Amino acid sequence: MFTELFRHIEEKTALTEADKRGIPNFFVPKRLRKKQFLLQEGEYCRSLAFVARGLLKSYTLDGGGQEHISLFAWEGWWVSDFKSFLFDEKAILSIDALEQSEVLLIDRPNYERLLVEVPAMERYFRILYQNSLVTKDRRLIVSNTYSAREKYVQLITTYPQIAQRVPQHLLASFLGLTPETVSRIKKDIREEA
Amino acid sequence: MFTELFRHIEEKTALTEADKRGIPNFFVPKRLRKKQFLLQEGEYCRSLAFVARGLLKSYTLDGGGQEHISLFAWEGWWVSDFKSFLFDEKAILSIDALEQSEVLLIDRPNYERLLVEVPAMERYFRILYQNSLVTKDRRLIVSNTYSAREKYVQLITTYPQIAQRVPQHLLASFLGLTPETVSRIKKDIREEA
DNA sequence: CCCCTGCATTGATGTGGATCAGGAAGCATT
DNA sequence: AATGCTTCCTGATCCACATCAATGCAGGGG
Repeated sequence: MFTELFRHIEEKTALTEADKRGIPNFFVPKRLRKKQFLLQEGEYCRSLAFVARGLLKSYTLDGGGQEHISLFAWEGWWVSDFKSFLFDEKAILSIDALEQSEVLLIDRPNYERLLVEVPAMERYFRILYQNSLVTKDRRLIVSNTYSAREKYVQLITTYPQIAQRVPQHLLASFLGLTPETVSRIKKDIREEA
Repeated sequence: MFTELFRHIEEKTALTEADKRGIPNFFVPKRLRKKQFLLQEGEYCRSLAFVARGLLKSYTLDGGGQEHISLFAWEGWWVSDFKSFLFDEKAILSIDALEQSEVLLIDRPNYERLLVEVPAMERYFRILYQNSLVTKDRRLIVSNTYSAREKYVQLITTYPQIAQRVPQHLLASFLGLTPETVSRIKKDIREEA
């Protein structure tokens, strides 16, 4: 279960053998079956989750109970309600599994200890967050300058695999569009070719 | 010039006197007058900028030459085209000063050296980025679930000072709305009271 | 003092994408 | 084979916000 995590860390910074022996002690593995919740809106988010296998979605519910997906997390991604985790607030996000999944959980005390006791992890998270900021910045720009069609095209060219793993109406939700709109966009593209 | 930076760092993590003597050597101060560019689209972004005094805006230009503001940066904020800075790509953002400003610049080699030589700074940036992610996440949710009016209200309640410092059509751009729409929203709110 | 440029306001009109409604195909459960 | 659930498609209508256009006003430079 930790090989995926180590691979992910070592893409960013070096780990000693001692690091590798120590790190697993900070985490708790967990299996999730399809549709099982990792977090529900209103709870307190007690841990960060690293996805070792599978696929989860993270989303808010609006007034009418409609899902608005903010993230798909598959192998190599972290998920949580970050604000709830860091500041002990109630979560506004729900997270559940789209496929049977395996995650590694780290709670707040272990997270803080890990950062202090293993400097490589402080560095890893700095780089991880740094890169995440780059992609969030891009997503924000896309979200308020692109048309519905441009958003859709941008998504499937950036993550070509995603359409195979995620049903279309969930892609629509992620893009802030309705399923009808995405269906029509696909049709238009089809008919042009 | 560095007192603002130290204040900002020490909100997040402790600095020794040795740290404080060392840190200024990694930065170059720069003054900007109103409308002066810190970065133009198409250039390579060579440094991160910490705003010690003043106010800058960071924006993209769309096909029709229209500005889409992605960030206002005032005292205590960092600005850059992060993707360009980190990955040596051409910048898609332009950054210029809305008020006469003073910034502290750190280039890539100094940034990397600083992170390694001053562990407190590795920690500072990890926490800075961690917090930025929380606010970007929130902005993304707002951006594709809120109505124009909700976006406006959310902005001025979160940053009440902003309407005093930033002209209204730039707020509109930041929110992804037209100036006309913002004007009408203000009118509606006025008339309700 | 006047003209120019930039900003805010207001009204009229247009439109991208939402909403509402219906239906068909695939798949799992019984 | 029947039942229901999920996913996707298509058409008709609607609406929030953009676009287009005109006006007023403030500040700044000659």
